[in-house]
Amino acid sequence: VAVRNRRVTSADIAQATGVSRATVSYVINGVTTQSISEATRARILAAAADLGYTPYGPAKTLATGKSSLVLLVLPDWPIGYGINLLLDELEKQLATNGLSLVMHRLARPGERVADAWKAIGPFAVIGLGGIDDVEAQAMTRAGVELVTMTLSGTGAPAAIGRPQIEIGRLQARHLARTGHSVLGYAFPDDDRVVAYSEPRLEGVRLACADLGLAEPVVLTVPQDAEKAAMAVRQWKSRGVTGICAYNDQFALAVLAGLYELGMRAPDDLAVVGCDNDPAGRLAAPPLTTIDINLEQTARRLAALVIGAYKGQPAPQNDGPLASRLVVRRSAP
Amino acid sequence: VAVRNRRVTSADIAQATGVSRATVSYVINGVTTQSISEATRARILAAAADLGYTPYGPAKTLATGKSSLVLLVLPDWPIGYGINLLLDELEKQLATNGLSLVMHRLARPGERVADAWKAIGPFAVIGLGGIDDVEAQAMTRAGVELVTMTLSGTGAPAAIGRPQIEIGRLQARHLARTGHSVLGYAFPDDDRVVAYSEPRLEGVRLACADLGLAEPVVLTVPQDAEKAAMAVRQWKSRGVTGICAYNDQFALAVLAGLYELGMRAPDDLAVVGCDNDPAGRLAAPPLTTIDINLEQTARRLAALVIGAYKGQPAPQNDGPLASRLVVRRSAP
DNA sequence: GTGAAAGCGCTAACAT
DNA sequence: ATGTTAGCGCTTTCAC
Repeated sequence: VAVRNRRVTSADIAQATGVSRATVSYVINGVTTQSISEATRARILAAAADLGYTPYGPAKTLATGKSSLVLLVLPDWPIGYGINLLLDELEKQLATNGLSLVMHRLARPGERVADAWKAIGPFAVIGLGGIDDVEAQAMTRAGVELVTMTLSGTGAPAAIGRPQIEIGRLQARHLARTGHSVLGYAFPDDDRVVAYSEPRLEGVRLACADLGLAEPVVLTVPQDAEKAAMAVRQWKSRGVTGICAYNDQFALAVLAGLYELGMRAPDDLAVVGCDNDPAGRLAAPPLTTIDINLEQTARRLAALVIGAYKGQPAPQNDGPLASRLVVRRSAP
Repeated sequence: VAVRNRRVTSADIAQATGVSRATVSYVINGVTTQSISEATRARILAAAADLGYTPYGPAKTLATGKSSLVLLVLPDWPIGYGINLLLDELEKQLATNGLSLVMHRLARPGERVADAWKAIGPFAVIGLGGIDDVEAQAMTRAGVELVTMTLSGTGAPAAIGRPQIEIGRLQARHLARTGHSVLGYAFPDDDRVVAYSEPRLEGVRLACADLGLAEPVVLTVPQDAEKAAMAVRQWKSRGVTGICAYNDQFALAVLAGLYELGMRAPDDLAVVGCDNDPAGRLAAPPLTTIDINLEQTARRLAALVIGAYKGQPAPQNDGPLASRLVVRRSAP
């Protein structure tokens, strides 16, 4: 068994079996519009297995002009556990339609997706954020379908949205309903997520105004127990009794700050997070949070891509994605 | 501005500028072995921008026979925050060498990576687990470089390893050193990670044997406070005072179990996790853990891939990756 | 039922 | 300094 340098091509297997490359292609791809005698089919399959043949994606993509890859672009902020739900569902949906999901993470803030999608030449790109108009146009021009998540709930044709403002509203309303009248907001110390943190905070503000409560006391909370403790102290000194946090990570920081000071939720400060992170379920006390239903999100995203793949017409707009309050002991 | 169906190709820009496709290629790729007059260079670049030209990856890959993509295969178990460090570093290292990192997650247990890597035709595949010998061979035969992480610290030529057994050892030694003589092990309720959980537990066993301690009391701990509380009760009833957990997730579950029972670490039970997950830092109390240095891991992985890309000779074996104890209050 | 041939978009000798 | 040409591996129409 000599070491082979050259890639095994369909021509090799054509030669080995004494048929043409066209026939090989038909068999390998199980083309139904072309009848092939059982004998040659078997011979070809055997030779393929024997030689260890592997179709070469780029050549196939070039020839057909259509890739079976879908590129999911992940933003440059940290990936949390929630992403797993999204990926599982997306992968499953796409796979059953013959599409493969690959991901690319924007590592440096402001990095262009360009290098990745150009090299891949995917059928579609799913953007979770971090794709600007210039790039969006370039993709469309290059014939790549673009499906994005928008923040508002409206946007480009193939876009689905989750109104971030609703998240803040849900948080604030829950606290108001359970007797809190002076709220605080735990703002993230991470510039990369302002596109999310601002509208969420705005939702809290609006809810407070609606319900006749005071303006929320906004404090930036680092991922650090001692610094979070300082924030807690400030909130307490200003009469705050309930905190809406940007997400569960920062809610956990508030919990840690309380713990530092020998206090505890919900007695000293009620706190509600967002994302329904598994770590929140195991926190002390378990965290009240907002579930953003990533599976539904994935299904919608997949539907848009698959629709385009099958050449289906205009994507029906199913309206904005829903978020849901999950009550646990940190804000009962 | 009419809608264009056809992809803009280098031929279009050659025609527009009245030069040959070769010249266009030279300019677009900034080939230095070929001198191009400043005038034509400028004209070509202008036309490219004007027409919105985007090089088509698959065609380039086919022509050169070498892809600039590196595929990172993620195992089918949940991705944690730790992955961010790995990705950041890997992405950075590869990008500075002209390589793009893309990821594919094995969504269904037992899913073959095949579909993904065949469609992509990457230069290299980095396997974090879940790639069996059959697939490894197929890749190698297809001319794809394969770099893997092994569990033992030894393995295939282009492999780096972290002895999982060391993690258990570090956990147990720390507890023994701080006065605990009856240890418990929080075993994950997730079959997908047995390849990791077994050797980690084995490390605890070996350390106990070495130090003359009793066999560790192994209990399966679900990610659920109440069920974890039952485990805590059992441990307490069997005289256990210190717990080594499979990872921080399960350590958090133990902490939650303690909290359920009105107990707390480290007084009632000391607990040591693994992974240095940010959620552990914010736990109550902050979690003692093992840092597995994912940045170093990423650098090693990247070095192997980049070495192969540059056609460098045999990869020097830098030995196994080191893990490090991080002491916090859950097991001081 | 099978083969011949053209072509997908790009690169890289080699010629000029 | 620029053009010609021959592929890379695969698909697909059309002819046999």
